[in-house]
Amino acid sequence: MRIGEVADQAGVSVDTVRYYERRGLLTPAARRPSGYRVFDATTVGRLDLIRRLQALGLTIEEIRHALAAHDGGDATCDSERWRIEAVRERIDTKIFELTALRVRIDTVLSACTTGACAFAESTATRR
Amino acid sequence: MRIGEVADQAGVSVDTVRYYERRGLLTPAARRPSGYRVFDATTVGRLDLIRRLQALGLTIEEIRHALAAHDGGDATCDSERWRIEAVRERIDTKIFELTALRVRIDTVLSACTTGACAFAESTATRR
DNA sequence: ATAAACCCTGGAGTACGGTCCAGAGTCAAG
DNA sequence: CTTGACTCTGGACCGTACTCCAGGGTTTAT
Repeated sequence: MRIGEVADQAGVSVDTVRYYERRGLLTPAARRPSGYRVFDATTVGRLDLIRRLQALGLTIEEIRHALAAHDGGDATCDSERWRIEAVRERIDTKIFELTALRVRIDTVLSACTTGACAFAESTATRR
Repeated sequence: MRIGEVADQAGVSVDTVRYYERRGLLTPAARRPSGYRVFDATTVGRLDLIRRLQALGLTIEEIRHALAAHDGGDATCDSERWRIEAVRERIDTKIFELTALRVRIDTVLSACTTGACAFAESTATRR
């Protein structure tokens, strides 16, 4: 299989496949004498796995580590679980921050409604 | 006042002040013959306002528009309210997405606990 | 044999909000 | 007058995950 075929089957662009290889998510593909990359069908599955992990919020680097552990052979659910949990923590933090921000926004908006516009006020008091 | 003093009082870096000027958040400062920028005390308040708007989630561009309206003189709470509401929509969307992601993560983690690890499974079925 | 479709590399560009740098000039105090 | 602290400019750089490009070479079908 050539790169275009693999990319099509996995639903990603050829540029992305090359990018993943560069980033170490795919082991460097074999080459024809011409320099063309040669892939086997398992690569499609691997690309699919990468996309799933990405959809769970893992960064490229995290995926690289996870796949390395997986390729090492001694990866189990339990041994890898923490990676996902780390992502969950990150998401939770983000949600927390955004929720706090939302509250601040609502506060400003209702201050605005009751006549004490924070925007006007802050500029007025400063000028 | 020179740029360092303004920056100190507002709690930002001199680079940031210059950056804001470049981005149109501050009107170009007056200059001494030597080229040094000269600021008056109102700039500190303006920098502070910029930071507040930023803390509410407005981008530099949005702040620029808001300040331009404000400088135009015909900005009221009601006329500017929509800017903050637009930010709120953006935040809500983000929170929504992250919450959905969180659910997916939890699903994966509990599948893992019940023995049907999505990670192992997806790789197993593909190889 | 030839044309269309494919592939290669290295590097630049995207958005965001700054930060940092070199190399030069300026200012205030002692 | 010198020294140290300050300022100027233009441009490169950070992280993230790609995307796109030029200027080549290769493969495949007809």
